[in-house]
Amino acid sequence: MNPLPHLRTLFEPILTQLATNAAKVPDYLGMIRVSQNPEHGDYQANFAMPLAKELKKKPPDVAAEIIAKLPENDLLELPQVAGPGFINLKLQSDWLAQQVRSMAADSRLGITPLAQPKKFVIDYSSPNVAKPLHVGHIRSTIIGDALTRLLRYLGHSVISDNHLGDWGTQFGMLIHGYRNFLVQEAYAKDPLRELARVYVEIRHLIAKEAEDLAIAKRVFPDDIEDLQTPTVVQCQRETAKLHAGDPDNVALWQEFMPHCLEALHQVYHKLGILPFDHEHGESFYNPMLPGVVADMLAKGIAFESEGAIVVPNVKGNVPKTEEERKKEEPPALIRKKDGAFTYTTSDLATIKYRIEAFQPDAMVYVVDFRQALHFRTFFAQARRWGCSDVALEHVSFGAMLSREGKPLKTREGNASELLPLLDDAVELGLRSYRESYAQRKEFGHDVPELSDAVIQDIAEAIGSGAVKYADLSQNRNSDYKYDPEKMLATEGNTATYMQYAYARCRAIFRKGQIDDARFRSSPPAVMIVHPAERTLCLQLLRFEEALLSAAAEYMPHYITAYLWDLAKSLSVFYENCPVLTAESPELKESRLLLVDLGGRVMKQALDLLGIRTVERM
RNA sequence: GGCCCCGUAGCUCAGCUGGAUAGAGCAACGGAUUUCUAAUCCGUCGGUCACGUGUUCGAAUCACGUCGGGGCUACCA
Repeated sequence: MNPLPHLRTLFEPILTQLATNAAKVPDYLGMIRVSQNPEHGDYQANFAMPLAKELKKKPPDVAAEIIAKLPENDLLELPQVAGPGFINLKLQSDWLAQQVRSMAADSRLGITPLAQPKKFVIDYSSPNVAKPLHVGHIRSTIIGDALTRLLRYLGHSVISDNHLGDWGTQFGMLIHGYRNFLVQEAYAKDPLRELARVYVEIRHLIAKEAEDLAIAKRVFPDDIEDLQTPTVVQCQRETAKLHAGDPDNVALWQEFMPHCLEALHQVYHKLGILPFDHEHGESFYNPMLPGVVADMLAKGIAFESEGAIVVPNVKGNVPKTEEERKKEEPPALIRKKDGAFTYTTSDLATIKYRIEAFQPDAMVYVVDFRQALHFRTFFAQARRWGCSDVALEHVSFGAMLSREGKPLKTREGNASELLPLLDDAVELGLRSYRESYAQRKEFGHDVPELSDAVIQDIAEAIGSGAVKYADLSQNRNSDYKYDPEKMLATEGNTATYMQYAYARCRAIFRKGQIDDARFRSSPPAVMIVHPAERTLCLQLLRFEEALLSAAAEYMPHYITAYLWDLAKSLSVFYENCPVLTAESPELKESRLLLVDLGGRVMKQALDLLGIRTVERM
């Protein structure tokens, strides 16, 4: 149903016949692409120009020759040569109509089953527990969630793993706080809330101490634990005891963990994130770390240097002198000279565990671009260690910046916490709904009276959808300028626009009291009589193309770009093509099919992004 | 110092494995509605694609250099 493979199949024999170098044919076939300008057809083939060079002919002549060799087919109108040798391709409307009809009958919406499904392990979100989630955590979480949904929908097997930071200094803080600042009654009543309060109190205390040291202003709020204030020192002592296996501290850690996880899961739930298959954090891998170091030493991959155990860099070197360190990439430390292990050790233990436990084809890490160098060296070390049969991917994403373009961590206060943002978003969803309701009411439109529960549901779908879409619609490699106004927008290229387009699809069926089932079980013929219908059909058939490219490059914004085009096509269609009052019963049936299918594709595509739809809004 | 990323309309961003006149949204301005949901649609305005040189039929896209911003650079993750 995706037109592109059909087009390639049509041209492949001709190109194979003409090209002197058969190896270039796949490249040429890749030069068939969607036209940027609809005046240039639905697709355009750009291979005549390089092919002409290869054949030492004029591009327009080669283009004409290719067209002349095209076999009889019901796919294309007669192609046109334009400009320096472009071949403009326009699909026959009858072909489009037939394909859309078969797509409607397909429960998978035209997505062809995979010849070779793969098994992925995706590592995303991975926050430090016992700290409130920051807006900076949202990108990994949302992108990873979308990729998990997408790959699964295409037919791959995906194991999602949340590599929690559950063994760090924040537990020293909680333990110290528990011993000194806990209100027992409050803890008994609501441990989660009391622990959060204690955590905040400790941070405030440290911040105050740091201020007394007259350095607070120059330090990021995230890093206040790094200052050697009296409280920090005490917290570090508790952390060290925990790591050393102190029974009291370990017992407290075990007591706290469920509450920390519960807090985390509450936010995930609010965000609408799929449950993780695993949440194996640092503590899970901790017992394996000595073995990792011993094994790497035994295999000669790692060795001692300046008291630490290191693994050479990508080039196989361990820079020693000042000169070398300036020029060369650093080695990775897997054991510090004080005997403690590092994140690299933990990452190596993780990769080994995942290979043994899951035997994946690919392991994907959805992590900040700042760790690019770490992943490059870590992947190289894993390979040397024998992890060779698995594809390793660092799906990186840009920094979260303030509105002024500064790194977000310089922001102060609680403004950048995730939970308040989500609450704001839902509140905004509610306000938007009420405004829209009032306007329609005032205009004299027949507006349904919905229950508070339904309205609340709409507000939540709009709110969390807006926040996610704002992030997912941007190329993940770009830095993201954090702007609540942008995240809460409900006009233009936003989740709300998509949800609205979907709700309108459903409104037609509701208004006409029509059952949609027959448009899926035995779809009627599709008639293309208006350009808006043609555009919509073409857009529907491009669904698979959008998903495949999004998956191939781990780029969710390809899906939002598709959604935006589809939703616009639907809007223009609504504008120009009356459905329930269509001129003939056949046309009405055809349009109902388009509306139903359009809604289904919208809903499915949004679902792949983790964005909900509602039947009315 | 070395390496990596970025610089596109007033703002936020697409486009970057080279392709036709560089596209959206927001903002500004002007229109459309007794609606199958106006959270919409149509139109206008707006660009030396940071700058320079090169590669070629063709460069926002590739190469080199300059300027500006950010990041990483063995004992934090």
